[in-house]
Amino acid sequence: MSEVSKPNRRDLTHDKIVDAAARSIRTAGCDGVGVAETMKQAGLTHGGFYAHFDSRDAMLAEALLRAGQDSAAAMRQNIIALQSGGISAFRALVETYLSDRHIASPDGCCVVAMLLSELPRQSPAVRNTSALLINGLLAAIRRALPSQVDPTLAPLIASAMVGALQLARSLGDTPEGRTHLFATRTSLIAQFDEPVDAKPSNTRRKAITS
Amino acid sequence: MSEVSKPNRRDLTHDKIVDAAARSIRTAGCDGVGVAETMKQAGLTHGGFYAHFDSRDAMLAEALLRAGQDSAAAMRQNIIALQSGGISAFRALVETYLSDRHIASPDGCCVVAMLLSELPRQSPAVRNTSALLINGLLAAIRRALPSQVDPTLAPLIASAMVGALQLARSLGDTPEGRTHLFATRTSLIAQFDEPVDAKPSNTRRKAITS
DNA sequence: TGCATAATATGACGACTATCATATTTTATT
DNA sequence: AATAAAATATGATAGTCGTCATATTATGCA
Repeated sequence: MSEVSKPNRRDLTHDKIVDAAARSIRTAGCDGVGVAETMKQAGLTHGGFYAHFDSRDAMLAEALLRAGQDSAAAMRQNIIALQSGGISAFRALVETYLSDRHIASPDGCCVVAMLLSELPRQSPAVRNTSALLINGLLAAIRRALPSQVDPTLAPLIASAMVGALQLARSLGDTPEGRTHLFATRTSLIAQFDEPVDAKPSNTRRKAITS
Repeated sequence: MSEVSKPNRRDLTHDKIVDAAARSIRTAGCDGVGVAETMKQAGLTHGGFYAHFDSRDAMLAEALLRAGQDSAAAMRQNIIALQSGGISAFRALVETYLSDRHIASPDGCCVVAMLLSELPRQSPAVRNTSALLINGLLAAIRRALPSQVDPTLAPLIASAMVGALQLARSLGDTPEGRTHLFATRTSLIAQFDEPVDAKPSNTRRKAITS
Protein backbone atom coordinates (compact mmCIF):
# COMPACT_ATOMS: atom_id res chain seq x y z
CA MET A 1 0.00 0.00 0.00
CA SER A 2 2.96 2.26 0.48
CA GLU A 3 4.48 1.20 -2.83
CA VAL A 4 2.54 3.71 -4.84
CA SER A 5 2.25 6.53 -2.34
CA LYS A 6 4.38 9.38 -3.70
CA PRO A 7 7.41 9.30 -5.94
CA ASN A 8 10.52 10.72 -4.31
CA ARG A 9 13.34 12.10 -6.36
CA ARG A 10 15.09 8.84 -5.67
CA ASP A 11 12.28 6.81 -7.17
CA LEU A 12 12.10 9.06 -10.19
CA THR A 13 15.78 8.68 -11.04
CA HIS A 14 15.58 4.97 -10.28
CA ASP A 15 12.87 4.84 -12.88
CA LYS A 16 14.90 6.83 -15.36
CA ILE A 17 17.81 4.45 -14.99
CA VAL A 18 15.61 1.39 -15.45
CA ASP A 19 14.01 3.01 -18.47
CA ALA A 20 17.37 3.77 -20.05
CA ALA A 21 18.50 0.20 -19.47
CA ALA A 22 15.21 -1.18 -20.78
CA ARG A 23 15.63 0.84 -23.95
CA SER A 24 19.16 -0.34 -24.70
CA ILE A 25 18.78 -3.95 -23.63
CA ARG A 26 16.90 -4.75 -26.83
CA THR A 27 19.56 -3.46 -29.18
CA ALA A 28 22.65 -4.20 -27.12
CA GLY A 29 21.71 -7.47 -25.47
CA CYS A 30 22.23 -8.37 -21.83
CA ASP A 31 26.01 -8.26 -22.11
CA GLY A 32 25.85 -4.94 -23.91
CA VAL A 33 24.14 -3.00 -21.14
CA GLY A 34 26.88 -1.27 -19.16
CA VAL A 35 26.59 0.64 -15.94
CA ALA A 36 28.33 3.82 -17.10
CA GLU A 37 26.58 4.02 -20.45
CA THR A 38 23.18 3.41 -18.88
CA MET A 39 23.73 6.17 -16.33
CA LYS A 40 24.79 8.53 -19.08
CA GLN A 41 21.63 7.70 -21.05
CA ALA A 42 19.66 8.53 -17.92
CA GLY A 43 21.42 11.89 -17.68
CA LEU A 44 23.53 10.93 -14.69
CA THR A 45 27.10 9.95 -13.95
CA HIS A 46 28.18 6.43 -13.15
CA GLY A 47 29.07 7.02 -9.53
CA GLY A 48 25.63 7.13 -8.04
CA PHE A 49 24.63 3.84 -9.55
CA TYR A 50 25.12 1.72 -6.45
CA ALA A 51 22.86 3.96 -4.44
CA HIS A 52 20.06 2.59 -6.60
CA PHE A 53 21.03 -1.01 -7.28
CA ASP A 54 22.90 -3.68 -5.40
CA SER A 55 24.60 -4.78 -8.58
CA ARG A 56 24.48 -4.56 -12.34
CA ASP A 57 22.53 -7.84 -12.40
CA ALA A 58 19.85 -6.36 -10.15
CA MET A 59 19.40 -3.51 -12.61
CA LEU A 60 19.34 -5.97 -15.50
CA ALA A 61 16.47 -7.87 -13.91
CA GLU A 62 14.45 -4.70 -13.46
CA ALA A 63 15.25 -3.54 -16.97
CA LEU A 64 14.14 -6.84 -18.45
CA LEU A 65 10.84 -6.68 -16.60
CA ARG A 66 10.30 -3.10 -17.71
CA ALA A 67 11.13 -3.88 -21.32
CA GLY A 68 8.76 -6.83 -21.24
CA GLN A 69 5.93 -4.75 -19.82
CA ASP A 70 6.57 -2.05 -22.41
CA SER A 71 6.44 -4.37 -25.39
CA ALA A 72 3.44 -6.22 -23.94
CA ALA A 73 1.54 -2.95 -23.56
CA ALA A 74 2.41 -1.81 -27.09
CA MET A 75 1.28 -5.13 -28.53
CA ARG A 76 -1.91 -5.23 -26.52
CA GLN A 77 -2.82 -1.84 -27.93
CA ASN A 78 -2.12 -2.91 -31.49
CA ILE A 79 -4.06 -6.14 -31.00
CA ILE A 80 -7.11 -4.32 -29.71
CA ALA A 81 -7.01 -1.98 -32.71
CA LEU A 82 -6.86 -4.91 -35.12
CA GLN A 83 -9.64 -6.75 -33.31
CA SER A 84 -11.91 -3.74 -33.50
CA GLY A 85 -11.42 -4.00 -37.26
CA GLY A 86 -13.07 -7.41 -37.22
CA ILE A 87 -9.98 -9.59 -37.07
CA SER A 88 -9.93 -12.59 -34.75
CA ALA A 89 -7.97 -12.36 -31.51
CA PHE A 90 -5.52 -15.01 -32.63
CA ARG A 91 -4.87 -13.44 -35.99
CA ALA A 92 -4.44 -10.04 -34.39
CA LEU A 93 -1.89 -11.48 -31.99
CA VAL A 94 0.08 -13.26 -34.70
CA GLU A 95 0.12 -10.31 -37.08
CA THR A 96 1.11 -7.92 -34.34
CA TYR A 97 3.82 -10.14 -32.93
CA LEU A 98 5.24 -11.10 -36.31
CA SER A 99 4.98 -7.67 -37.89
CA ASP A 100 7.47 -6.95 -40.68
CA ARG A 101 8.70 -3.80 -39.03
CA HIS A 102 10.16 -5.88 -36.19
CA ILE A 103 12.75 -7.29 -38.56
CA ALA A 104 14.70 -4.07 -38.77
CA SER A 105 13.58 -2.12 -35.74
CA PRO A 106 13.86 -3.44 -32.20
CA ASP A 107 11.38 -0.92 -30.83
CA GLY A 108 8.13 -2.57 -29.89
CA CYS A 109 9.55 -5.97 -30.71
CA CYS A 110 9.09 -8.69 -28.09
CA VAL A 111 12.03 -8.45 -25.72
CA VAL A 112 11.92 -12.17 -25.03
CA ALA A 113 12.60 -12.85 -28.69
CA MET A 114 15.35 -10.26 -28.69
CA LEU A 115 17.24 -11.85 -25.81
CA LEU A 116 16.10 -15.45 -25.63
CA SER A 117 19.34 -17.26 -26.35
CA GLU A 118 21.20 -15.17 -23.78
CA LEU A 119 18.76 -15.70 -20.96
CA PRO A 120 19.94 -19.16 -19.84
CA ARG A 121 23.34 -17.64 -19.06
CA GLN A 122 22.04 -14.83 -16.90
CA SER A 123 21.90 -14.43 -13.14
CA PRO A 124 19.09 -16.07 -11.13
CA ALA A 125 17.32 -12.72 -10.75
CA VAL A 126 17.25 -12.19 -14.51
CA ARG A 127 16.22 -15.78 -15.13
CA ASN A 128 13.30 -15.48 -12.74
CA THR A 129 12.11 -12.43 -14.64
CA SER A 130 12.59 -14.33 -17.89
CA ALA A 131 10.30 -17.08 -16.69
CA LEU A 132 7.72 -14.49 -15.74
CA LEU A 133 7.75 -12.93 -19.19
CA ILE A 134 7.67 -16.29 -20.94
CA ASN A 135 4.69 -17.41 -18.90
CA GLY A 136 3.00 -14.13 -19.74
CA LEU A 137 3.49 -14.78 -23.43
CA LEU A 138 2.11 -18.31 -23.09
CA ALA A 139 -0.92 -17.00 -21.22
CA ALA A 140 -1.57 -14.35 -23.89
CA ILE A 141 -1.48 -17.02 -26.57
CA ARG A 142 -3.84 -19.29 -24.66
CA ARG A 143 -6.27 -16.40 -24.27
CA ALA A 144 -6.18 -15.57 -27.97
CA LEU A 145 -6.44 -19.17 -29.14
CA PRO A 146 -9.74 -20.03 -30.84
CA SER A 147 -11.90 -22.12 -28.57
CA GLN A 148 -11.86 -25.15 -30.82
CA VAL A 149 -8.06 -25.34 -30.73
CA ASP A 150 -6.39 -27.55 -28.15
CA PRO A 151 -4.78 -25.33 -25.47
CA THR A 152 -1.82 -27.69 -25.26
CA LEU A 153 -0.77 -26.25 -28.62
CA ALA A 154 0.21 -23.00 -26.90
CA PRO A 155 3.86 -24.02 -26.37
CA LEU A 156 4.20 -24.92 -30.04
CA ILE A 157 2.74 -21.60 -31.11
CA ALA A 158 4.81 -19.60 -28.65
CA SER A 159 7.95 -21.36 -29.82
CA ALA A 160 7.10 -20.67 -33.43
CA MET A 161 6.48 -16.99 -32.77
CA VAL A 162 9.68 -16.25 -30.86
CA GLY A 163 11.68 -18.44 -33.22
CA ALA A 164 10.28 -16.84 -36.35
CA LEU A 165 11.12 -13.36 -35.16
CA GLN A 166 14.67 -14.36 -34.34
CA LEU A 167 15.26 -16.27 -37.55
CA ALA A 168 13.89 -13.43 -39.63
CA ARG A 169 16.06 -10.92 -37.79
CA SER A 170 19.10 -13.13 -38.27
CA LEU A 171 18.41 -13.49 -41.98
CA GLY A 172 18.10 -9.72 -42.02
CA ASP A 173 15.76 -7.21 -43.62
CA THR A 174 16.14 -9.02 -46.93
CA PRO A 175 13.84 -11.10 -49.15
CA GLU A 176 14.98 -14.12 -47.16
CA GLY A 177 14.13 -12.63 -43.80
CA ARG A 178 10.85 -11.11 -44.88
CA THR A 179 9.80 -14.31 -46.62
CA HIS A 180 10.51 -16.35 -43.53
CA LEU A 181 8.40 -14.10 -41.35
CA PHE A 182 5.59 -13.97 -43.89
CA ALA A 183 5.54 -17.73 -44.31
CA THR A 184 5.43 -18.37 -40.58
CA ARG A 185 2.74 -15.77 -40.04
CA THR A 186 0.60 -17.18 -42.82
CA SER A 187 1.10 -20.78 -41.72
CA LEU A 188 0.23 -20.04 -38.11
CA ILE A 189 -3.02 -18.41 -39.13
CA ALA A 190 -3.85 -21.13 -41.64
CA GLN A 191 -3.17 -23.86 -39.12
CA PHE A 192 -4.64 -22.49 -35.94
CA ASP A 193 -6.96 -19.55 -36.56
CA GLU A 194 -10.71 -20.02 -36.57
CA PRO A 195 -11.96 -20.56 -40.11
CA VAL A 196 -13.19 -17.46 -41.89
CA ASP A 197 -16.40 -17.60 -43.90
CA ALA A 198 -16.09 -17.58 -47.64
CA LYS A 199 -18.56 -14.73 -47.86
CA PRO A 200 -17.61 -11.98 -45.45
CA SER A 201 -20.73 -11.01 -43.63
CA ASN A 202 -20.01 -7.86 -41.72
CA THR A 203 -21.15 -9.24 -38.38
CA ARG A 204 -18.70 -12.07 -38.12
CA ARG A 205 -17.39 -11.07 -34.69
CA LYS A 206 -16.48 -13.81 -32.33
CA ALA A 207 -15.45 -11.10 -29.85
CA ILE A 208 -13.23 -12.92 -27.45
CA THR A 209 -12.98 -10.16 -24.91
CA SER A 210 -10.53 -11.53 -22.42
CA MET B 1 41.86 -28.69 -54.68
CA SER B 2 44.87 -27.35 -52.88
CA GLU B 3 42.77 -26.75 -49.80
CA VAL B 4 42.98 -30.36 -48.69
CA SER B 5 46.46 -31.24 -49.91
CA LYS B 6 48.55 -31.63 -46.75
CA PRO B 7 48.04 -30.14 -43.34
CA ASN B 8 50.94 -27.99 -42.21
CA ARG B 9 51.59 -27.30 -38.59
CA ARG B 10 49.96 -23.96 -39.19
CA ASP B 11 46.75 -25.54 -40.43
CA LEU B 12 46.68 -27.98 -37.54
CA THR B 13 46.91 -25.26 -34.92
CA HIS B 14 44.45 -23.12 -36.84
CA ASP B 15 42.09 -26.04 -36.58
CA LYS B 16 42.75 -26.46 -32.88
CA ILE B 17 41.94 -22.81 -32.26
CA VAL B 18 38.72 -22.98 -34.26
CA ASP B 19 37.76 -26.16 -32.42
CA ALA B 20 38.35 -24.57 -29.05
CA ALA B 21 36.26 -21.55 -30.02
CA ALA B 22 33.53 -23.76 -31.46
CA ARG B 23 33.37 -25.65 -28.20
CA SER B 24 33.01 -22.59 -26.00
CA ILE B 25 30.76 -20.52 -28.25
CA ARG B 26 27.76 -22.67 -27.26
CA THR B 27 28.13 -22.16 -23.54
CA ALA B 28 29.61 -18.66 -23.49
CA GLY B 29 27.80 -17.03 -26.39
CA CYS B 30 29.39 -14.87 -29.05
CA ASP B 31 30.35 -12.14 -26.61
CA GLY B 32 31.78 -14.71 -24.24
CA VAL B 33 34.41 -16.10 -26.60
CA GLY B 34 37.64 -14.26 -25.86
CA VAL B 35 40.92 -14.40 -27.72
CA ALA B 36 43.14 -15.20 -24.77
CA GLU B 37 40.87 -17.83 -23.27
CA THR B 38 40.38 -19.54 -26.62
CA MET B 39 44.11 -19.71 -27.22
CA LYS B 40 44.60 -21.17 -23.76
CA GLN B 41 41.95 -23.81 -24.45
CA ALA B 42 43.86 -24.67 -27.63
CA GLY B 43 47.05 -25.10 -25.63
CA LEU B 44 48.64 -21.90 -26.90
CA THR B 45 49.32 -18.39 -25.69
CA HIS B 46 47.41 -15.38 -26.82
CA GLY B 47 50.22 -13.73 -28.76
CA GLY B 48 50.22 -15.87 -31.85
CA PHE B 49 46.54 -15.37 -32.46
CA TYR B 50 46.84 -12.75 -35.17
CA ALA B 51 49.09 -14.97 -37.21
CA HIS B 52 46.01 -17.14 -37.72
CA PHE B 53 43.12 -14.67 -37.89
CA ASP B 54 42.70 -11.11 -39.10
CA SER B 55 40.48 -10.34 -36.14
CA ARG B 56 38.42 -11.88 -33.39
CA ASP B 57 35.35 -11.63 -35.62
CA ALA B 58 37.06 -13.66 -38.33
CA MET B 59 37.68 -16.43 -35.80
CA LEU B 60 34.10 -16.17 -34.58
CA ALA B 61 32.77 -16.75 -38.07
CA GLU B 62 34.90 -19.86 -38.50
CA ALA B 63 33.96 -21.11 -35.05
CA LEU B 64 30.26 -20.68 -35.74
CA LEU B 65 30.55 -22.64 -38.98
CA ARG B 66 32.48 -25.38 -37.24
CA ALA B 67 30.02 -25.59 -34.38
CA GLY B 68 27.15 -25.76 -36.83
CA GLN B 69 28.76 -28.54 -38.79
CA ASP B 70 29.50 -30.44 -35.59
CA SER B 71 25.97 -30.32 -34.27
CA ALA B 72 24.55 -31.11 -37.70
CA ALA B 73 26.72 -34.18 -37.96
CA ALA B 74 25.80 -35.37 -34.47
CA MET B 75 22.11 -34.93 -35.18
CA ARG B 76 22.31 -36.62 -38.57
CA GLN B 77 23.82 -39.65 -36.89
CA ASN B 78 21.12 -39.77 -34.24
CA ILE B 79 18.40 -39.32 -36.84
CA ILE B 80 19.69 -42.19 -38.93
CA ALA B 81 19.76 -44.42 -35.86
CA LEU B 82 16.17 -43.56 -35.01
CA GLN B 83 15.03 -44.05 -38.59
CA SER B 84 16.58 -47.50 -38.73
CA GLY B 85 14.34 -48.27 -35.77
CA GLY B 86 11.31 -47.70 -37.94
CA ILE B 87 10.58 -44.08 -37.02
CA SER B 88 9.65 -41.60 -39.73
CA ALA B 89 12.26 -39.12 -40.90
CA PHE B 90 10.28 -36.19 -39.57
CA ARG B 91 9.70 -37.70 -36.17
CA ALA B 92 13.35 -38.68 -35.93
CA LEU B 93 14.35 -35.11 -36.70
CA VAL B 94 11.98 -33.59 -34.18
CA GLU B 95 12.84 -35.98 -31.38
CA THR B 96 16.55 -35.57 -31.99
CA TYR B 97 16.44 -31.80 -32.22
CA LEU B 98 14.14 -31.38 -29.24
CA SER B 99 15.76 -33.99 -27.04
CA ASP B 100 15.37 -33.46 -23.31
CA ARG B 101 19.09 -33.65 -22.70
CA HIS B 102 19.56 -30.43 -24.65
CA ILE B 103 17.82 -28.49 -21.90
CA ALA B 104 20.70 -28.83 -19.49
CA SER B 105 23.65 -29.69 -21.70
CA PRO B 106 24.78 -27.52 -24.60
CA ASP B 107 26.81 -30.34 -26.18
CA GLY B 108 25.18 -31.59 -29.34
CA CYS B 109 22.50 -28.93 -29.10
CA CYS B 110 21.82 -26.90 -32.21
CA VAL B 111 24.22 -23.97 -32.17
CA VAL B 112 21.73 -21.79 -34.04
CA ALA B 113 19.28 -22.17 -31.19
CA MET B 114 22.04 -21.47 -28.68
CA LEU B 115 23.03 -18.15 -30.25
CA LEU B 116 20.06 -17.01 -32.29
CA SER B 117 19.17 -13.79 -30.51
CA GLU B 118 22.79 -12.62 -30.58
CA LEU B 119 23.34 -13.23 -34.28
CA PRO B 120 21.67 -10.05 -35.60
CA ARG B 121 24.23 -8.02 -33.65
CA GLN B 122 27.28 -9.79 -35.03
CA SER B 123 29.72 -8.78 -37.75
CA PRO B 124 28.85 -9.33 -41.43
CA ALA B 125 31.14 -12.35 -41.59
CA VAL B 126 29.33 -14.01 -38.68
CA ARG B 127 25.93 -13.08 -40.06
CA ASN B 128 26.74 -14.63 -43.41
CA THR B 129 27.65 -17.84 -41.67
CA SER B 130 24.43 -17.59 -39.65
CA ALA B 131 22.38 -17.42 -42.83
CA LEU B 132 24.20 -20.47 -44.12
CA LEU B 133 23.38 -22.51 -41.04
CA ILE B 134 19.77 -21.36 -40.95
CA ASN B 135 19.27 -22.31 -44.57
CA GLY B 136 20.83 -25.67 -43.78
CA LEU B 137 18.32 -26.23 -41.02
CA LEU B 138 15.44 -25.25 -43.28
CA ALA B 139 16.69 -27.62 -45.96
CA ALA B 140 16.98 -30.47 -43.47
CA ILE B 141 13.41 -29.89 -42.35
CA ARG B 142 12.12 -29.82 -45.92
CA ARG B 143 13.87 -33.09 -46.62
CA ALA B 144 12.38 -34.76 -43.56
CA LEU B 145 8.88 -33.41 -44.09
CA PRO B 146 6.29 -36.06 -45.05
CA SER B 147 5.44 -35.80 -48.71
CA GLN B 148 1.81 -34.88 -48.12
CA VAL B 149 2.79 -31.84 -46.05
CA ASP B 150 3.11 -28.49 -47.77
CA PRO B 151 6.81 -27.53 -48.00
CA THR B 152 5.95 -23.92 -47.24
CA LEU B 153 5.36 -25.06 -43.67
CA ALA B 154 9.12 -25.49 -43.22
CA PRO B 155 9.65 -21.93 -41.84
CA LEU B 156 6.93 -22.48 -39.24
CA ILE B 157 8.44 -25.78 -38.17
CA ALA B 158 11.99 -24.41 -38.08
CA SER B 159 10.84 -21.47 -36.01
CA ALA B 160 9.02 -23.75 -33.60
CA MET B 161 12.03 -25.99 -33.16
CA VAL B 162 14.60 -23.28 -32.47
CA GLY B 163 12.12 -21.38 -30.31
CA ALA B 164 11.12 -24.41 -28.27
CA LEU B 165 14.72 -25.26 -27.45
CA GLN B 166 15.43 -21.73 -26.34
CA LEU B 167 12.26 -21.33 -24.30
CA ALA B 168 12.83 -24.65 -22.57
CA ARG B 169 16.43 -23.72 -21.80
CA SER B 170 15.32 -20.37 -20.45
CA LEU B 171 12.69 -21.99 -18.25
CA GLY B 172 15.46 -24.28 -17.08
CA ASP B 173 15.78 -27.98 -16.39
CA THR B 174 12.59 -27.87 -14.35
CA PRO B 175 9.07 -29.26 -14.79
CA GLU B 176 8.22 -26.05 -16.63
CA GLY B 177 11.07 -26.34 -19.10
CA ARG B 178 10.70 -30.06 -19.67
CA THR B 179 6.95 -29.72 -20.13
CA HIS B 180 7.39 -27.00 -22.69
CA LEU B 181 9.79 -29.08 -24.73
CA PHE B 182 7.62 -32.17 -24.46
CA ALA B 183 4.47 -30.31 -25.48
CA THR B 184 6.15 -28.75 -28.50
CA ARG B 185 7.66 -32.06 -29.55
CA THR B 186 4.34 -33.86 -29.25
CA SER B 187 2.41 -31.13 -31.02
CA LEU B 188 4.85 -30.96 -33.93
CA ILE B 189 4.59 -34.69 -34.49
CA ALA B 190 0.81 -34.73 -34.07
CA GLN B 191 0.38 -31.83 -36.47
CA PHE B 192 2.88 -32.60 -39.20
CA ASP B 193 4.10 -36.19 -39.06
CA GLU B 194 2.71 -38.79 -41.38
CA PRO B 195 0.07 -40.94 -39.68
CA VAL B 196 1.68 -43.98 -38.16
CA ASP B 197 -1.21 -46.37 -38.79
CA ALA B 198 -4.62 -46.47 -40.42
CA LYS B 199 -6.22 -44.82 -37.43
CA PRO B 200 -7.45 -41.43 -38.62
CA SER B 201 -6.66 -38.35 -36.60
CA ASN B 202 -8.76 -35.27 -36.18
CA THR B 203 -5.80 -32.91 -36.33
CA ARG B 204 -5.81 -30.40 -39.10
CA ARG B 205 -3.10 -30.39 -41.70
CA LYS B 206 -3.81 -27.37 -43.78
CA ALA B 207 -1.58 -25.59 -46.26
CA ILE B 208 -1.14 -21.91 -46.91
CA THR B 209 -4.07 -20.60 -48.89
CA SER B 210 -2.95 -17.10 -49.72
C1' DT C 1 74.84 -30.44 -39.21
C1' DG C 2 73.85 -25.50 -40.03
C1' DC C 3 70.94 -22.08 -41.79
C1' DA C 4 66.71 -19.72 -43.37
C1' DT C 5 62.12 -19.38 -42.39
C1' DA C 6 57.94 -20.21 -40.31
C1' DA C 7 55.34 -20.54 -36.00
C1' DT C 8 54.64 -19.48 -31.35
C1' DA C 9 55.71 -16.92 -26.84
C1' DT C 10 56.58 -12.76 -24.11
C1' DG C 11 55.22 -8.59 -22.89
C1' DA C 12 52.99 -4.36 -23.35
C1' DC C 13 49.50 -0.79 -24.95
C1' DG C 14 45.17 1.65 -24.51
C1' DA C 15 40.44 1.21 -23.88
C1' DC C 16 36.88 -0.56 -21.39
C1' DT C 17 34.52 -2.73 -17.30
C1' DA C 18 32.07 -3.14 -12.42
C1' DT C 19 32.62 -1.51 -8.12
C1' DC C 20 33.43 1.56 -4.32
C1' DA C 21 35.10 5.61 -1.19
C1' DT C 22 34.68 10.15 -0.73
C1' DA C 23 33.38 14.89 -1.97
C1' DT C 24 29.88 17.94 -3.65
C1' DT C 25 25.49 19.33 -4.68
C1' DT C 26 20.60 19.35 -4.08
C1' DT C 27 16.44 18.79 -1.40
C1' DA C 28 13.64 18.93 2.76
C1' DT C 29 12.88 20.67 7.45
C1' DT C 30 12.98 23.89 11.12
C1' DA D 1 17.35 31.67 5.82
C1' DA D 2 20.06 27.94 8.15
C1' DT D 3 20.92 23.32 8.87
C1' DA D 4 20.44 18.21 8.48
C1' DA D 5 19.92 14.65 5.32
C1' DA D 6 19.55 12.65 1.03
C1' DA D 7 21.08 12.23 -3.70
C1' DT D 8 24.43 12.69 -7.12
C1' DA D 9 29.32 13.67 -8.89
C1' DT D 10 34.28 13.02 -8.85
C1' DG D 11 37.84 10.14 -8.92
C1' DA D 12 40.23 5.88 -8.29
C1' DT D 13 41.03 0.71 -8.21
C1' DA D 14 41.63 -3.68 -10.05
C1' DG D 15 40.53 -6.45 -13.71
C1' DT D 16 39.67 -7.80 -18.59
C1' DC D 17 39.59 -7.08 -23.36
C1' DG D 18 41.44 -6.91 -28.40
C1' DT D 19 45.48 -5.84 -30.65
C1' DC D 20 50.23 -5.61 -31.89
C1' DA D 21 55.57 -5.32 -31.81
C1' DT D 22 59.20 -7.97 -30.80
C1' DA D 23 61.74 -11.99 -29.06
C1' DT D 24 62.12 -16.90 -28.89
C1' DT D 25 61.54 -21.47 -30.39
C1' DA D 26 60.68 -25.09 -33.70
C1' DT D 27 60.59 -26.77 -38.42
C1' DG D 28 62.27 -28.03 -43.08
C1' DC D 29 65.80 -27.57 -46.52
C1' DA D 30 70.78 -27.38 -48.00
